[in-house]
Amino acid sequence: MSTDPSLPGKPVRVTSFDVAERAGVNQSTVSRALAGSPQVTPATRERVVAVAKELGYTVDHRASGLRKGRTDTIAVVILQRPEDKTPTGNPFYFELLGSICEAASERGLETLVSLQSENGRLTGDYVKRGQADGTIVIGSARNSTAWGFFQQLQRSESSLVFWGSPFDEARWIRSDNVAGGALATRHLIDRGYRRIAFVGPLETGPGQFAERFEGYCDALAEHGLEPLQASHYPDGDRIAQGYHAALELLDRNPDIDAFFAASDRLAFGVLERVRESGGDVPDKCGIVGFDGMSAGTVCNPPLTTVAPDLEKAAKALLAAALDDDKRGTGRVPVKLIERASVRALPAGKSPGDC
Amino acid sequence: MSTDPSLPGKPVRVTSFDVAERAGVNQSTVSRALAGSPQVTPATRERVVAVAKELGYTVDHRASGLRKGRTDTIAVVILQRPEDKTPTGNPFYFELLGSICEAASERGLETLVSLQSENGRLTGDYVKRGQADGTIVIGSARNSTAWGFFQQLQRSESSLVFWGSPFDEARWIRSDNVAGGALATRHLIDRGYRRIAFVGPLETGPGQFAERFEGYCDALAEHGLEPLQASHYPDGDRIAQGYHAALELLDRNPDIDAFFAASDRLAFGVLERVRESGGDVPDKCGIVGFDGMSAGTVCNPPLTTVAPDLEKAAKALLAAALDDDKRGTGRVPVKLIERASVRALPAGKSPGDC
DNA sequence: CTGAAAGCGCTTACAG
DNA sequence: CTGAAAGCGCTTACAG
Repeated sequence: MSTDPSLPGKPVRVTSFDVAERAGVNQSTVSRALAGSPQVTPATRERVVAVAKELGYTVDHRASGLRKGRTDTIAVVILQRPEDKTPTGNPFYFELLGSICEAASERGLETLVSLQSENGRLTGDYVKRGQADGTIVIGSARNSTAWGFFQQLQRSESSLVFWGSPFDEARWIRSDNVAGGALATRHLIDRGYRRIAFVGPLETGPGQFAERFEGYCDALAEHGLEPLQASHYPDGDRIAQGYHAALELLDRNPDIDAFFAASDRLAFGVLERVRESGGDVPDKCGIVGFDGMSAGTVCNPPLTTVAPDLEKAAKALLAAALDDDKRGTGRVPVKLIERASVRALPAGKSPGDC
Repeated sequence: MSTDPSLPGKPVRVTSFDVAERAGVNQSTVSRALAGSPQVTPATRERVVAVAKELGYTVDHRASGLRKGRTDTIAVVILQRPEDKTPTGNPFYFELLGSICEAASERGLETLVSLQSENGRLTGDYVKRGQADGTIVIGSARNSTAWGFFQQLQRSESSLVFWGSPFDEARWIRSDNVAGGALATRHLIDRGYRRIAFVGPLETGPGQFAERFEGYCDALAEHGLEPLQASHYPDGDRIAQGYHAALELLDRNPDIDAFFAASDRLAFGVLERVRESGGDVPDKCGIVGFDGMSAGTVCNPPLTTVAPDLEKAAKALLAAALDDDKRGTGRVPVKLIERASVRALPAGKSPGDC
């Protein structure tokens, strides 16, 4: 009984009935007062609030959610490669997650997080299960089974939104990848680099890397320059892939003087290889990454990179997931973060004149 | 009515009653069958399961939780400094969060994540609100207001566990910091470094840094060496603090040949300063960090560091939060991750003989 | 403005 | 082994 809180064992739950009794009002009045309903007298509200505080009462989220038909929480599933152990998974997604939590909190929502990798254990029906009002799916483009699963699920489960999905149906939010690729490439061209290679496996088909590559090609074409790519990427993580791509590219094209890597982690691998082969970054060789990862501040030299606006990304994802946004697809603007892996603008030049 | 799913507007929720009707059994039988109760015939169970699948039925988590008096979710609050914007917050906590999510998932629990920094908006009563069965608090030791809040809250709200709390009351899990500090320091001594400085502000009083410092002093004492610390740390992030500490220390003690930094981010700052002043890492100057952050693999040279076992940390935190573990406090073992910021063992030497 | 009552969708004694 | 019923703790029409 909630009338004897001194009972040993499990703590007794204080309910709105307890508050009602103590405040001398009906339970429904307690509910209204605490919900801030305008149809309750300030005087009663104050009394109820005081008693609630005294008793340490808080509305039970399950009960109110059940009754209201809402959950006031957003689910975020982060896809990982089965072979990635968590701490080594891509930190970029945790940075995005952070922004989502913040945006959710600002809208008065809680955030439920699910890390998923194993194919037998994929789930996305948080809405149906009454655990969330919408679901955001982000994460590694490399877990194609998982993406297939969610592509399928998306047909029956609405209020599912994707960040960087490798398919165009469904609702999604993405970086403005084409603009970002062009931005990075023009930045290199402006600084006098001419033989600029692209690093990023494209065989996954349409996707973010392909879009970044497109922007890269566009910018090169503007200046009559030729694209240049690696022919092969090993398995393994992005850093290893970047390393090997740079190895191969430099081997076959010793005249390369810059790299645009489709992600920061690829860029870290490129940087490692360039340094190893005695290349001088940024003077003889420029490098630009993509993602704006905070780890880019600690490498040597710090990595110049293209970063999506995570705050806007988070807001757009929430809006799409909660069905505010009818269209449900959108591009997030990117900006260039200048660090030190690209040399300064030649004296007397301004961006754009080459 | 759930009898007309073709109605436009909000999607109709399929309930256990719908399944029951279709399967020709009572609603309670549906519940039992889906819960895997042994007291339901295999034949009925199969029928129920089939119908549930056909109708796309899933148990409503709010309703079952309300009835069962559980939530099957764990809340994780991540404390940040008010001045830290999310993406720059300490990535270590996201790595720990990842491990917690994984451990939770293995126990069949969902994970609710809350990023908190502003003093007016601190909350930790997820259990009381029926949103979680336990709460784990991790995050920046520097938000002292927040820690004060939770120290207070912990007295009324049980099932609150802390990672690295700056106070000893309450339940907590921590790295074995003293052992870790000694481990790092002995590693440097074994490799021939003799003038080893400690980097890490201690003025926050008892806490993880102080424990690491203790281990550092222990190891030095074993070899008759003198401790050495910076006298002052600026405001700003850990990287800046590490940078300025190294600056001051090197200025006043040009003979320093190694640094043990109480966190990886401090170490990044130290590394930056040493490099800038022309120091040769690792040959003339060794550096060891603490945390095992993945960013340590991309700095140059990659950072040797002491890492807590995150998997064990996550499991211990869960156990303590869910009240399995009566004691509620514990130390997580640490290990040394050798990378390249410390030189190799002198020829003919083995660890321990100096 | 407040109260009495129904009902959100389950689980679990209680019967049989 | 299955069914009928109560009840978890709320919110919200419905009366007054």
